[in-house]
Amino acid sequence: MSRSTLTPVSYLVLGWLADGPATPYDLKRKVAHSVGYFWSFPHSQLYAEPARLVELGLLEEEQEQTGRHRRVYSITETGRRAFEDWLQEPSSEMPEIRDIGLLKLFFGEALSSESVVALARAQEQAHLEKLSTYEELERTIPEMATFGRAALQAGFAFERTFIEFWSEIAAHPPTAPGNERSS
Amino acid sequence: MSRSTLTPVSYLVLGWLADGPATPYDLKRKVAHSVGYFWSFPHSQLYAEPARLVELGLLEEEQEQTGRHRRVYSITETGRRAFEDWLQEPSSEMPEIRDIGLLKLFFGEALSSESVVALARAQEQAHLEKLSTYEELERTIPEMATFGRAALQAGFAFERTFIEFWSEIAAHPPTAPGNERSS
DNA sequence: GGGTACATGTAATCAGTTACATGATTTA
DNA sequence: TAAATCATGTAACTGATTACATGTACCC
Repeated sequence: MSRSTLTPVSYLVLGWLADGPATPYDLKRKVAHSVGYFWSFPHSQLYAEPARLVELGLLEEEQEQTGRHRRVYSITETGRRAFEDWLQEPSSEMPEIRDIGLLKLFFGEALSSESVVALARAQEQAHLEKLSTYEELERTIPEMATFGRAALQAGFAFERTFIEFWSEIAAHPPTAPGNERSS
Repeated sequence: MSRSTLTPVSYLVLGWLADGPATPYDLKRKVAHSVGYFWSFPHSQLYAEPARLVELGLLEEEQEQTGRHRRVYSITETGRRAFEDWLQEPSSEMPEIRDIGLLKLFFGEALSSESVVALARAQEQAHLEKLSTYEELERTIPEMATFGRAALQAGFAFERTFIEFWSEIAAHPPTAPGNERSS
């Protein structure tokens, strides 16, 4: 029964195709300016995944007869139901943090205060930039769908939280016992 | 040159072994009560990964001669240097959010307000529970290392942010145009 | 008409997960 | 001593990434 497991990317593809047929490249563009910001993956997956979904009967594939002979995918009724069932079910699955910076901080016992501060500043900076990206997004895509906008708010909150966290670390770096500088 | 890429899990293993030799099972236990909370993976990886690191010369493997003949891994000088180099470099890599709940919210156009609220409540609940876990952790492991404690603060901040986000969504669910209830 | 950027795709590899499986210890 | 639980490990699979590769359109 291994063929029956749909991953988040499966639903992501189904979700976009629920709005109408598209080629992998269409999907790539749509994703790039939306969910791609908080759930990214290489475009090759947008070629592989629809193929899998066709085998499961959730999508239909059609070759363009003209020009580039691109593959156009559309959702089947089965696919639409699978998507809606998934969407409907209030999931309790939790995201994991999986943050390289935090991992380094966790092992920071061995680091000098300066290094910890450098790490914190680098992270703060990166989060600031991501926050700018989100703000830019909000400004430049005024027609963004209501729900896209809602998800974007989570992005704001997320980045702001980490900016504050790292800024606090930079201001007061934790000190390993035996590693203190004479203050 | 594919064998030369170290993943976060590689560094995680190196980081623990930098403190002294351990078996995969030791690692499993250590991880379970620390980084595992924000970066989890099945224990099988803690058998596979050290083997890979041995091939790279970053670890050494020794079989116990007595009892269970378990494999004991210790870090080599090369390994220690690789770990410290990684640790030292202030990384700007950013975590991704990759949140199933947000993904559903993003596609929520098609949902009724009730369903959106149900989703938000489920997510809020899950984050509340995770927050409790963290608080419990802090209470029950008073000897936690300074840096573990610091990373834990990020966990608190993260959970609180999402609790607030979802609670806000539950209170004021976004409404798709054409989907409003007559209020 | 040559370069450059965008568009479109495939093949190979691998990290990570799932599933299975058995050995040792404790407890009832 | 049976059962349950903890400890320890392996094999197979596959989703996801990396790397490669070529086509088309536009611009100078």
